[in-house]
Amino acid sequence: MTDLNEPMTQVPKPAETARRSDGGSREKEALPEAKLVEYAELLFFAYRDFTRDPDAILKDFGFGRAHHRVLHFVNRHSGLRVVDLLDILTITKQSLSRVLKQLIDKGYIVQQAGSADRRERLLYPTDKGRMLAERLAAPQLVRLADALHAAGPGAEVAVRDFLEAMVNAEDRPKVSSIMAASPRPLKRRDKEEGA
Amino acid sequence: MTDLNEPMTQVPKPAETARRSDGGSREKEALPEAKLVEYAELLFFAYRDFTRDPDAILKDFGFGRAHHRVLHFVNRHSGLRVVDLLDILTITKQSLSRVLKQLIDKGYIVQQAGSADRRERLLYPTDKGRMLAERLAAPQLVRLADALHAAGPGAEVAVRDFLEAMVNAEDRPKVSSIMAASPRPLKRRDKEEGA
DNA sequence: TCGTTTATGTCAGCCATGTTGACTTATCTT
DNA sequence: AAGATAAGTCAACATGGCTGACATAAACGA
Repeated sequence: MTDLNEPMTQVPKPAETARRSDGGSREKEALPEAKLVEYAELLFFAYRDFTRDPDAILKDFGFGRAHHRVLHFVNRHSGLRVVDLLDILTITKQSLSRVLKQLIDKGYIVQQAGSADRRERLLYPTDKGRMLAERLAAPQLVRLADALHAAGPGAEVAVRDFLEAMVNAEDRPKVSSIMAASPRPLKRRDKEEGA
Repeated sequence: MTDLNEPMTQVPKPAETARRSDGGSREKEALPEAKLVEYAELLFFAYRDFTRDPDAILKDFGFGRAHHRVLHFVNRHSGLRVVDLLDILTITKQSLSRVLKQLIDKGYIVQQAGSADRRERLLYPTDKGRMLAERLAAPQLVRLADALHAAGPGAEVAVRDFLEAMVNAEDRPKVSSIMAASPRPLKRRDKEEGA
């Protein structure tokens, strides 16, 4: 399987947008591979440091990065369902279960059965959960604000467009709808509750 | 410790640039917290998908993301030392050891004693290692090229400045020197080899 | 009403990859 | 010769992914 002994002549299928992978200066090609590699490395370093501050705080609470992710999305999009969270995090139910249970047991998140569909367990942060979420977010938001400021006036739009385009094309609508729905309940599919 | 029962009045220490954390409309403050949160989420989603393609390929080789990181930096900065790698990845020697040994045993990386300092084990990719590294990088580079293109003409500079500023200030010189030194040996401290 | 699907939860075990701590060997430096 | 440095190793442990198998409750469709 995937023998790797041919010298990479054919372009390995890209994400989904399938353009050329550089190597033959075709089209308007502005960025040489070497430049692109630098962006890849910068993204690695940026993300590495983006997670540092909250990771340190989490340790004081006996939590890990997985807890942060769950608490963040429950806090920013309270009322979401377990299945929404699974979809956002792209992990298995069992993996989520472990950290979610700990957050519930320790009083950072509460569940509430859905009113339209009582099978659903809508997730909400407690006051304690909200406070921890904000505390974890604070250094990240400062870092982002500083970085956007450092990148100049045009950066807000450019960085946003860039990050959005980095997401798998088929997931972009989902990501947009997640971000559009702030605090309140997440985009319910379509039952009888308003819409 | 870190009791969390006070309502977050004091600004939790930022990364290192220490500005205000929003909340009191001071200074030129352009970005409200809600906007910043969206950048945090977008960065999460972008990185999530950025690692997807190579992760899938790695599985075919019995490797994980940790192997990818090691192979990448050895390939792009061949001749680096183990300590350089530790510094880049910010993991322990023991964690690195495990994946590095596997990459060496399977013939993707070779070691060579340093000529100036024979204690050092300089790391180089084999042809096989180079091919795998390129194969793993390919979909990521396509994704980056597409995203930069989608973000418009000014995005290259803005995104680069943004990502650089996201890195811890004290690590920025190091990151720059890593990226400046492409293929050839990494910045040796200062022995008798030129400089 | 009954059967199926859906949303959630759970048990059990495995794997990848991070951690700490202790210690060895080879080599360079002073 | 002594001490510092680069690298490697052993052992134990924690986190957070994974698969597979199942259980329960509620909704839905025929």
